[in-house]
Amino acid sequence: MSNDENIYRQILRAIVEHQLPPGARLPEDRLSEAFGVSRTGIRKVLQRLALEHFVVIEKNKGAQVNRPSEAEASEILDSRILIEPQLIPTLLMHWDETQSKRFRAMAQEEKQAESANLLADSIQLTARFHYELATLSGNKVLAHFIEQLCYRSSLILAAYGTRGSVGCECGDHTQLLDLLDQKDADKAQHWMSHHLKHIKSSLILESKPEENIDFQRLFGR
Amino acid sequence: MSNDENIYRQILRAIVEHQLPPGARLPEDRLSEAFGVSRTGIRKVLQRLALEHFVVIEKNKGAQVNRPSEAEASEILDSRILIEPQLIPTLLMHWDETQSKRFRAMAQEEKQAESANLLADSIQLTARFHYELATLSGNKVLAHFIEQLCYRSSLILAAYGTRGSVGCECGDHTQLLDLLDQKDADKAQHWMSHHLKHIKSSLILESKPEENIDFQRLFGR
DNA sequence: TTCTCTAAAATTGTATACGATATTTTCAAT
DNA sequence: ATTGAAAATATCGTATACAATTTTAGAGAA
Repeated sequence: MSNDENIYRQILRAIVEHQLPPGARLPEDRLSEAFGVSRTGIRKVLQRLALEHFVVIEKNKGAQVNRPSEAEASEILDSRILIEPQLIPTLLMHWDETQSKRFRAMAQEEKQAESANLLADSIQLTARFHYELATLSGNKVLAHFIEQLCYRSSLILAAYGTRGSVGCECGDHTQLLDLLDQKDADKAQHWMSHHLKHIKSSLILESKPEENIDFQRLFGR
Repeated sequence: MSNDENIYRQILRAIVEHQLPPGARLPEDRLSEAFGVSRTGIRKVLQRLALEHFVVIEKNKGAQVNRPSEAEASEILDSRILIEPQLIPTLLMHWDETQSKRFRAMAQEEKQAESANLLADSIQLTARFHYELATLSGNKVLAHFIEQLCYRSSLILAAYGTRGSVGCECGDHTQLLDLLDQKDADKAQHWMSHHLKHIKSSLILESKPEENIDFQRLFGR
């Protein structure tokens, strides 16, 4: 793996795992020092992260971890609700015992990470479950998009998630695996849709009063 | 608009309009000379174009216009077939006479460009019709994804399109607008699905024998 | 203390330098 | 004429330099 790619993944991981919270600044000097490369390489990955909406770069002010707006959060979840259930029929064509075992192992890990309160692992595994499922559909273009949406969802949880609700409380992913084993496309689709809607509704999408205070409207004549 | 963004759009436009055909090399020196900026700025936009799959960057060999594989072409069209019809119900909620007129004007322009054999305009307008429609759904995240897929579709047409089939022969986009005016979601969805499938089936997805010849398999023991 | 203004430090944006790698050209030998 | 090797050229990857801008720190006045 190229060095750039390596740096990219490390920073992305830190953001997705909430080590770098929304709003955190990412000065190029410190990063270049930390990774032992010049600012050139750092700028390259920051620009990539900005394109992917994990950071925001403001001219002359550098990069900071993106704080997704409520609209963005809503749209990301809506996108997943629209696409992920639709992938299930195609995915089922590739579903066999090998896959079933693989995903059950993942779900198991997830459960353990959650009960051990390993937040970082829990976040990673939850996202991974979804996008590996998407990958199984065989459409790499869509799977990559879903992967991005899953990671952005992790960022959303950092901003709007209720404490401890990294995953979903409505049972767990093994329920979906049962339906897939039964090759019940309809029920599996319905479950996925419900699952994502549940996550969306669990977000606290309330205006954070601290930012974007419109003093003009508040106090202006 | 920032200067980088400007350069980005100009190069993207040249690629999408088939001014720069798949495989064309993009030497940083020439571009920096042409745009009057240093290689730094050029590299920035080339890296962005690479992330968006419009160009491919090979280590120490620079960038060239991407030649989408058959698999990639197929997946992009499949993604559009999956998503775009699904956007229609949401889109219809925002459909009114203003929009109808706007899109009819666009369809008209399209027809004119096509009959005048203005390939570049024709390509742009066809793509724009689709992603502006997606934008109307209100979901910017999805609309942006569709926009990218539309542009990549233009690149696909450059590689696999039958001569003169930039658009779709099955009538034209005004048919869809009629259905939208009637608020007939079902028929509009069906039309969109058919439209995209037609485009996909019109591609000549045959192995190009010139490249990737496996001499080992051919002649090796 | 609290505010404002100014100087210092930090940080970013862009160009350039230079070693490393790839490509092309040249030219001799078969 | 074709092949192959070697030099010359072109191109890329990375670090660095420097001007422009922002942020921070500090001194003085109310």
